[in-house]
Amino acid sequence: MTNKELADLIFPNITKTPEDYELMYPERNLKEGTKVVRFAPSPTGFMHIGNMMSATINYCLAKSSGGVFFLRNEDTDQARTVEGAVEFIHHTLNHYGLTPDEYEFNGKTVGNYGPYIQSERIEIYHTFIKYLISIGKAYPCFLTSDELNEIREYQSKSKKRIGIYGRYAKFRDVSNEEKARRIKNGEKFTIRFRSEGDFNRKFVFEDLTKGKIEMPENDIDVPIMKSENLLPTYHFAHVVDDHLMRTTHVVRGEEWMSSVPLHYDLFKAFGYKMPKYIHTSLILKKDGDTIRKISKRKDPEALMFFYEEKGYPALAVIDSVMTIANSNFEEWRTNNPDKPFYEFPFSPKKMSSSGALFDLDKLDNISKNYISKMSAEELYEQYLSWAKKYDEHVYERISKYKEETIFFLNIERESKKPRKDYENYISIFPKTWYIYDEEWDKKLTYDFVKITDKEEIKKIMEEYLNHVYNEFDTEEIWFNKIKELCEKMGYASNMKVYKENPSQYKGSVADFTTVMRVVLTTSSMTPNLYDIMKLLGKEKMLKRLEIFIEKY
RNA sequence: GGUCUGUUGGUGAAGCGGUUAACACAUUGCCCUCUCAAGGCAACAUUCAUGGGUUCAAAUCCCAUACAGAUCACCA
Repeated sequence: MTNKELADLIFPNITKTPEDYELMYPERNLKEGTKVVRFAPSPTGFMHIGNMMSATINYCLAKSSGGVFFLRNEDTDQARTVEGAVEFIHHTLNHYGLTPDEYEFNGKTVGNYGPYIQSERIEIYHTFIKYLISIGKAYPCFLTSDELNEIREYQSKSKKRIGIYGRYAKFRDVSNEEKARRIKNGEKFTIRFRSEGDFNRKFVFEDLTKGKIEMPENDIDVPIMKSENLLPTYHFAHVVDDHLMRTTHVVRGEEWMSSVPLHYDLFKAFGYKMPKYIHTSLILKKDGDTIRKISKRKDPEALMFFYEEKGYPALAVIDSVMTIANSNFEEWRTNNPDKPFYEFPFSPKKMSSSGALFDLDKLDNISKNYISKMSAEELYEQYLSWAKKYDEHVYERISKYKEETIFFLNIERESKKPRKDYENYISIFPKTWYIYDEEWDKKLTYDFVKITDKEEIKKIMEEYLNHVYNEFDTEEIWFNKIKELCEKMGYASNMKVYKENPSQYKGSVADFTTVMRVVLTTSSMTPNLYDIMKLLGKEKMLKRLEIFIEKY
C-alpha cells in the first residue's frame, strides 16, 4: 500500500492540494521591507499584559513599515476555551487603538487571507496533513495515552530525553497495511510528523531579539493533528497559517523559543521559508523576595481588565508597555510628545533579553503626565465615559455638575507646569468630592493641621467671609486681603518673618489659609484656594461654615 | 535530568576594550511656596552574580561555578 493510498484512506474527502492554496493566497504585493505581522492569541484566557505587549509591538512593526497587522484566533483547544475571551480581545484592541487590518469577528471578515479563525480552517490543515502523509513525512500513530505515559516514565527514570523519537516512535515504520487495518478497525489515532532531524547535529538560527542561537535539530515525531477533534496542534497550525497568510515576522513569547527547531523542521518539510522570529521576554512580577512570571490568577494587574477599571488612559498604558519593550522609547517620547507611538523606531534587538518587571509606579507617572496635558473638557469627557461604565454614583454627580467639574479640573491646568494630581480616573473623585454639595451629608473628618480650636476657626471664617471676601477680587487682591486679615488677627503674613520668630505669632499665613481650606473642603490638600472660593461662591462657603460648626 | 536563555542600584535600564558606570521611575533632603501638586537643586552602584584567565587596560572578550527563568503534552 502506498503512502498516497494511506493518505486517501484517512482523508477521503480532501481533494485540494497545497498548491491550490498557494494560488488562493498569493504572496502579498508589498514593498520590500514591509512587515506582515499577526497577533494570534488563544481564547483560553482573558487578554493579559503579555498579550498586550505582543499586540503593541506587532502594531508598531506593521504601521511603521506600512505593512499589515492581522488578528488570528487560535481556538484549537476547544476544551479550555473561555467564554467572552474573544470579545474581550476585540474590545481591548479597539480600546487601545490597535485595530487590526485583517480579522474575522461576529461573522464579519476583513481581509483576503482568511478564514482568520483556526477552527474554520480545518480543511486547509487536512489538505496539508494529507500531503505530508502522501510523501511519507507524516504518519498515523496509535499509541494510547497509557502507553505514552509509560514511555515518559521510563525515559525520565532512566534519565533519557523525553519524547517520541527514534525507537520510541513505534508506528513510524509499521507497514501501511497494518495502519490501514487499524484505521478500518476504528482505532483512534493521531498524526505525527516524521522527523528526519538528528539530535546530535546543531543548527543555527537568528532570533531578532536574542541574536544567533545554536540548537540541536529536532528529532521528535510531534503530533500535528489531535485524535479527538481532528484539529491541528499549535505547531502545525503556526506553520501552515503563517505561511499561507504570508507572515513575515512572528512576535511571540519566549516560551516558544525551544520549539524553534521543530518549526524549522516543519517549514523545511514543505520547502517554505521560515518567518523571522521575535521572541519577547516574559513579564515578571516581584512577589515578596522572589521574582516570578506574572500570574493571571494572583496579580490583578496581569489582566487587561485592571487598567480599564482603574481608568488609565489608553495611551498611557501603551506608552508604559512600549517602555518595557524598548527602554529608549522614553527618551523618544520626551522628544516627540505628540507623535503616535507607532512612529517610534522599534528595535527587536533593543528588547531586554531578560524578563522585565511591570512597574505600576512607572505607569502612574506616565499616566499623570498624560492626564495633566489633557484639556479640562477632554479630561471631563474621558472621566465621564469611564464613570458611566464603572461608577454610577460618580457618573450621576459629574453629569449633574458638568460645569463645576470642568472648572475644578481646570484649576492650574493650562500652564507650563500643570498639576499632576490624577494617575487614573478612579482616583479623581476621592480628591474632588467636596465640590459637590450632596456629598456633604456624609460623615466628615476635618483634616486640620495646626489650628484646631473650634472657636478660633469660627472667628477666622466669620471675619473673613463677612467682612473681607469679595468675589470680584483678582487673585492678587484676594491674597493681599488675606494677608491683612492675617496680621490683624495675630498671624504672620510673611513666611520668612514667621520662620525667624515663630513664637511671636499664633501661626503663619499658611496656617491661616489651611483653616479656610479645611473648613471649605475638609482637606488640607487641595488645588489653589482662590479658585476653589470662586467656584463655591459666598453663599456655599457660609453654608459650609454652618456645617463645620454643626459637625466639628 | 536534557536543551536553551539570562544575571549592571529599590525598579526599568544605557553601556559593545580606556566613561566621574548615562537616563527615567521610586526614595530621601534642601529651595520655592497659601496647603497640595508641580518645578529647581542635591543625595542614592568605590562597582556591574562569583572565581579564574586574556590584555598596558575588562561591566565589556574567554572559561568555570553559582543562581534565576523557559521548555521537554494529542495546551497554546
